Amino acid sequence: MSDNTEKTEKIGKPTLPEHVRLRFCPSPTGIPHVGMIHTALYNWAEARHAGGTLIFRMEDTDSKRDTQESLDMIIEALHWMGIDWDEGIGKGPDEMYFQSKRADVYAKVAQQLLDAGYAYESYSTAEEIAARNKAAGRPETFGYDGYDRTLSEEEKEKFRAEGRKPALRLKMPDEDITWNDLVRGEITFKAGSVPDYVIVRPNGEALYTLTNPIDDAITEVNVVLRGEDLLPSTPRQIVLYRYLIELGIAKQTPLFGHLPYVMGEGNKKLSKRDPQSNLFLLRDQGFIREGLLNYLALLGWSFSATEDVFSMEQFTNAFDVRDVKSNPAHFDLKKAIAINAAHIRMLEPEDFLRRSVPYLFKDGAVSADNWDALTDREKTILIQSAPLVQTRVRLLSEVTNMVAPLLSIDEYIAPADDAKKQLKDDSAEVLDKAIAALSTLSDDEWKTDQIHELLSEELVEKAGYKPRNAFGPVRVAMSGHRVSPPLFESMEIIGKTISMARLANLRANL
RNA sequence: GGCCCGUUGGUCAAGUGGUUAAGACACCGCCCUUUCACGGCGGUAACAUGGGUUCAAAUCCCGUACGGGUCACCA
Repeated sequence: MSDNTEKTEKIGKPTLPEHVRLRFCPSPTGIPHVGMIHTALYNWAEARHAGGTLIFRMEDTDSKRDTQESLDMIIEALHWMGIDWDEGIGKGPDEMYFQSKRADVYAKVAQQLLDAGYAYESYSTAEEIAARNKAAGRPETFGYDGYDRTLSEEEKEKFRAEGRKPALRLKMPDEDITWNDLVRGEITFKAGSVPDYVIVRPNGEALYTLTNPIDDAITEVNVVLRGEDLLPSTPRQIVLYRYLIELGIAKQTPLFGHLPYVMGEGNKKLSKRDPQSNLFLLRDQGFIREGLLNYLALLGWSFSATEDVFSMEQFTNAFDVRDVKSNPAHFDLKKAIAINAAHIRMLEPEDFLRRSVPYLFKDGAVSADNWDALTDREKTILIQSAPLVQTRVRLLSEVTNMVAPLLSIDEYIAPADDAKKQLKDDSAEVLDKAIAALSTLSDDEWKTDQIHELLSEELVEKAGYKPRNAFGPVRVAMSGHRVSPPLFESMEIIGKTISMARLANLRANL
């Protein structure tokens, strides 16, 4: 919850409404993208911060590109990220929140706009517009020239007689359009810089330019947070809002905030080409929602001057869209991973294990994809090893390498390439001495401290090896790797029988 | 090209006229340590540029350069 003092403090930025109503309204065209989630996240955070309302709606007006599969994935992505909504899909009639089911609503408003003279019929084809621009010496990218604005009834009739159907264009006034952007401050588009634009196709289909403001108006959205790419369409929507207010359809023009892009490699917006753009790919790599959400929040906003690891609750408490920076931010996988690692460390060990199991299962290290279905032996070993691995992994996908040697009952683990360097000329001798010493321990004595004590005494003190050379080969025998969880703890977990077998087999394979 | 947005270390970023210009990630070094991490300590590294305004500018104004977006009967 916020208070009013805070709301009015931001210099040069608008005051937020008492009860904010925001929306997240993607088009179901493709896989959930990090840029899209970034926008959803800020909308959600602003709504939660202010105790407002978040609406989730689908802008599926492009039947050629929209897919059910994409819709399902977007919903799954939001669920996974922990982004919830108060009104919208699943919380009300589909006819309210799927634009594809609202053609009648848009048609009615379009007719009202036309009747009121705010919109007009446009018969010009793209070719004709381009030809006129060329003839007048205007650049081809000039855009629509307003030609049909002054068409007489006779001229329109002539076009209709040719079998043409008109698109509907909205009339832009000849004046500067200014608004106070929630993230960028005051922005002005000069008169004449925005052409009349199409709101309804000749076939009667309403376009985004019409459907988006209408739905926002009907659901009384008062804060619009969206990508910077939509900034040039804002003056058009502001004008449309004026008309909608005149017609009694909208109560007010919402506040706009244009969020910075998330950039990929180079100076390009994060695109589908960038592997980091795919939310599910990041999840497969072992990002946990807290970590990814934390990192994404940091792209364009800062939690505090000195802290950048925070919980979701801290995030929504602190977030204010008016603090968002207006310049784009690059997605830095290294920092994202570092933030994720911090969140993994903060997990309760049991939670950490439960979340790791699907990754372990995928890698073939455990017998089931969920904690409850694991064998007792697997559970026991994982519980013992959790504290050892939690500080050593940054992504859940890294857990396998850490715990697989502990879970495995293999009596020999072949040294990986990185481990071969640990094996020196004297390694055979070291292993012989280790085996001799360890064989004196009973099953009951096979404990971390006693293994440590015995090996230190026999290998380091009596035999005179440097710790590095003494324990290196033992580690390789246990794990097959140069890097592993702490050695003596690992040996206890692996148990005497298998530990001894691994030592002997590595010795035999030298 | 028109319009619009942006520019503090490699990256994210604090900074709202007076600071030795924070912090984080990455990188380097040291400590801790059986390895690797974790943790701790330290280091390298930045206000795009030119003019103004001002006693004083990263901060305000104007220009320039560079980057980006947009100019669809996509969203």
